[in-house]
Amino acid sequence: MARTQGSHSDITGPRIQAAALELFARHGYAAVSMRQIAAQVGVQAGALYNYIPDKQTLLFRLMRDHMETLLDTRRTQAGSGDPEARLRDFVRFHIRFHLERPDAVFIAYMELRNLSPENFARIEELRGDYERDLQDILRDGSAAGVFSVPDTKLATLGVIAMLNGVNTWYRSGGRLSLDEVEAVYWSMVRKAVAA
Amino acid sequence: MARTQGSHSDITGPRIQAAALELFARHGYAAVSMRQIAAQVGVQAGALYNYIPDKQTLLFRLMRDHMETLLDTRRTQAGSGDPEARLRDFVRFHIRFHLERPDAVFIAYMELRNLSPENFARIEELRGDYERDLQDILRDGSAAGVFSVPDTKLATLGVIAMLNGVNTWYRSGGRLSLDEVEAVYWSMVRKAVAA
DNA sequence: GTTTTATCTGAACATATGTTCAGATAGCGT
DNA sequence: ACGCTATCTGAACATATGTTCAGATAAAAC
Repeated sequence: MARTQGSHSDITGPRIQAAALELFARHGYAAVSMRQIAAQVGVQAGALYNYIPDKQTLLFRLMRDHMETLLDTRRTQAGSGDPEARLRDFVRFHIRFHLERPDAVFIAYMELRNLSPENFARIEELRGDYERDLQDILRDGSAAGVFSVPDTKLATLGVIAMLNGVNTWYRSGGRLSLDEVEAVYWSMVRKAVAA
Repeated sequence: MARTQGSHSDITGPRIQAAALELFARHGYAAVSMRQIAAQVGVQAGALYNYIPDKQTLLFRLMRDHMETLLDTRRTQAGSGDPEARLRDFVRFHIRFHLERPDAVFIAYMELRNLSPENFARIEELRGDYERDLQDILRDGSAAGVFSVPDTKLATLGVIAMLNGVNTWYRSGGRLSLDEVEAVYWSMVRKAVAA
């Protein structure tokens, strides 16, 4: 038997990525076997290798796609205006974007050590692009005198770390709505960098 | 052959924990085999089972010991005074304590998903104790009017997330000294919760 | 000096791993 | 109607996994 009914590359490819995303996020890259991924897709393990060269590349593509989606989406939404408005937009964008895809976010910063050195470097480069975006805002705001941060780089990392924390506890339908969460964090960030 | 020279329970026990700590932090719990741990200790894999019932318990003990050390150390250093002084002490304590043991910190929040449900619940309880410490400070400060946070619980999580970020980039001998890092983060935290 | 005991080895167990590949088949183009 | 090719199966490969345990030996107890 082979090529069961309804098998199509266009369908199986994305389903493999989706299954891997969910399983890697839940159990971790090293703890998930190719057979588990295949089972979730409804296929034998060997079939996966029509779509990916190996497990490592599967992980890398998930992370790369996530980072590129992050950068692309940000680019289309990045507004202009004074530094404070830009910072507020960044905070709101970051929270919303990350809460919409918790699995990809989780993987993108939990599985870095499972990347090969070359793949790690490529992901870190994309991450640097994103951080630079925020750092520019803080730099411009500091230059204009509306922000006062002791160290632009550390403030960047501090703000992002704080915002990333949302993903660890937020559950939709919980005590706070998404708008409220955004407001709370924006309040803290605004004050933290205020002049 | 068996019981090679100098073998002692008092020595091997801690060495197993130390080896597991380093290897789990570097490669992840699931990616590290018992044979790798044994090799780092200089012993055969079977010998590990004189000290631990299984791999899962080894992970749990590392995390439990870390959390208990955290709570115990904090208790001996927790000062009194006005809320702002207590918050400053907390920030300084948190940064210093966590930077001193990056491996244990890394494991304690990266390997939660590899704990059995019962073990997970026990670690989360200890984590809750620690967070409550900070939350009490913020609550007292808010009540006294020296702090103004939109939500005490979220501020707690936000501050801790921000502080935890230090471990991802700080390297001793880097651009900033430990004292400088503490000052920078204290500045941001102080302003973020200021009235 | 002899017995006891704590500690470790080395081999074994059953099962799981990532990956490959010859062969099978369903749907496409003709 | 028919061949072609993309897609999948099922079995196999070599190796790795956590854990157990009988037996060996060094140190401790007497």
